[in-house]
Amino acid sequence: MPVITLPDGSTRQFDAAVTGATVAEAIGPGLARAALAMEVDGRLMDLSAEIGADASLRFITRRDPEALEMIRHDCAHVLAEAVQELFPGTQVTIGPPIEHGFYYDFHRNEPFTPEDFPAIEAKMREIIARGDRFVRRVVSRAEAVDLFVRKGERFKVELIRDLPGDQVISLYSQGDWVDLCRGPHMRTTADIGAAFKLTKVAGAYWRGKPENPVLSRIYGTAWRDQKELDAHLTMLEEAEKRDHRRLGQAMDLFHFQPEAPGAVFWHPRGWKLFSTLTDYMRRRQEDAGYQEINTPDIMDRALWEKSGHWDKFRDAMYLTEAKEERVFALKPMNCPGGIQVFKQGLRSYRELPLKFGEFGKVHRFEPSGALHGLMRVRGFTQDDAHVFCTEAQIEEESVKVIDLCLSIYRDFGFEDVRIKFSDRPEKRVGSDEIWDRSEAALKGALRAAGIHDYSVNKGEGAFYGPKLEFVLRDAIGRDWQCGTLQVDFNMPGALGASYIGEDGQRHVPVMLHRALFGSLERFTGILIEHTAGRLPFWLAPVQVVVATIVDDALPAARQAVAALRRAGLRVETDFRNEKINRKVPDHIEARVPVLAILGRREAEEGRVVLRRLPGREQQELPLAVAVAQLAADAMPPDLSTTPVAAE
RNA sequence: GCCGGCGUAGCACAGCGGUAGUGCAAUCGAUUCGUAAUCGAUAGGUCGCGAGUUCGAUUCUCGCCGCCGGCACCA
Repeated sequence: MPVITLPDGSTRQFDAAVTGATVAEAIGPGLARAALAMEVDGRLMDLSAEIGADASLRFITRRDPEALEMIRHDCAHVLAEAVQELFPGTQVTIGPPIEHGFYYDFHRNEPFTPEDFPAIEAKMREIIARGDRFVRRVVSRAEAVDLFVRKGERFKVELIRDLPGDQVISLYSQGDWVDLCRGPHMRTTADIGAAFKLTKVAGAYWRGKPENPVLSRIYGTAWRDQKELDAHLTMLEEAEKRDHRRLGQAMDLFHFQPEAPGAVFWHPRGWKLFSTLTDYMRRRQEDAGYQEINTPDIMDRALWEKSGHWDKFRDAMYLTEAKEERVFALKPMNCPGGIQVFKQGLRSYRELPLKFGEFGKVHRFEPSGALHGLMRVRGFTQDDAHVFCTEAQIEEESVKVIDLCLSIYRDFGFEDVRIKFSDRPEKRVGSDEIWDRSEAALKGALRAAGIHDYSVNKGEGAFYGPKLEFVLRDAIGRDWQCGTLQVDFNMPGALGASYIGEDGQRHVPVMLHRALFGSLERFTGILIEHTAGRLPFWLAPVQVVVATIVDDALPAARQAVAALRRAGLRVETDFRNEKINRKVPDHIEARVPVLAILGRREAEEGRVVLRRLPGREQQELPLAVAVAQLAADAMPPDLSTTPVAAE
């Protein structure tokens, strides 16, 4: 006699076990039409599942977030059926829903290409139009293995064999097509609708392991309706427009070339942006009690052996060659250098915590396939720092780092920051006892900083200690890892660092490694994409372009340029023999934030027209007023009394 | 590193077994024109690099390099 409790608190009683579909019908024909699946006591299930005992029940309709995931999952099944119909001999593997869509990995000698998409999509529409019911069947392990062995689906057989012993094994069929699947699914393929699109193909390793066979993955996107699909496609276009590689070229910030893969050639404007960022960071760190140092780029192999890098990091290290016996390596990290500075002279506990900052340029031999514009390079500059302290100071110093980091991100308009905690990796130095203490200390710091909402990445720590990672979410919802904070009980001792404690004895300091922007290169790329190239005024490489309407205004325009430059603004000119109608769009395109325009009238009156691009509004002001206003706007957020919010 | 795609003028792209074209930019000239692209002329390419096939290769084949999308790896 199941009693079903609905979300509004009402109940329905049934004489015998009932399916969700029956319950929906009992409630009303509208719901019966709209219900796609159900949640029974918090578990998502097929509508056709039977409820035999008292339960609370919620129906899933197209509007619920769960429906979107099911549309995508069902769509993956339909994709697989379509592919197997069109390309006999193709083996299926897995096809999960993912953010914005789904994929399915196939095994086939000949990989798929986007040219195959129209035929596959047409077949998918056909299957959806058929509206086959999704039918669930629970089978024994032997039965499942037998079925897929007969079908020649060796990947599915492997999956079944690896399922835990107590796992219920279910098959889902739509028409004649069967897949191993946990479910749940919607009622029929017709519930998927028409708002889907295959987007790309890619190779992917079976089960993500490079030693396994390469599968051909087809990605698709699927939505509730055409409007949502269109919005998503528009978002993709928007992301493409913001691509920092494209904007970097358009804005003349930097370039790459084949002789130096993964290494940036910074142009004057890009370097101005870069150095504006480092200037800002220098001020913030000085305020926070850091002292800046600089250490060698190339050091003897022996040092890297002692630090542990030679053992744990050599694959990513560049070695040098010279007419000398000794082997030198380009630094992949700044920490060993920082420790050498700490080691000079006898340190006292009274000096701790000692904070050394270094804008160190490190080189890492990244896999070629990982390179991606400024986001992933082989040579990059870290806003690195090493805090030498006692074990008792770890928590307080870590809290300071976290606070500084979040405060800095706010200055750039990043309010949405996630934190990840990564614990001991397999490849590591130091005893388990030391790792226990390091991890506990870092967790304590999180607690002390009032941060309870963080995710844990198992085994992702640095080889010398656990780490926190700070992840920014940009204007169009993408996540970027930037800052990091690592607690290190190992390296200072390995490199012989010590201080004299209160007791007159030598002690090994603990070291906090931290970077806030992380990689300056990457952070610059993130800023470009976050702002779509319209950088906040204080960061814009070219802040003002002075443009003339007629040549008669040239002398006044030159005076305006001089006055703006005297006020510390980055100014360029557009004295071309072009109409103002032409100059305006050119500078909008170049992402110049302010256009200062002088015609004959302004020249005569000592005034200037400011136009903040890409807007259409103009203000006409006396030159001195305009200069003062712009100079105030150009103040970096840490120096400005009224903080300038980033876009 | 792996799978697939791509590489033609400064940029965006077209083209094709008979040694290259369009638009924008550039240069020169005319125009001095008040807020989203003035007109005309000129110049610009060892078609990524190297081999091979061919009477002939930018075009076909192979190798290498780089880039793009994923995978794997990561700041």
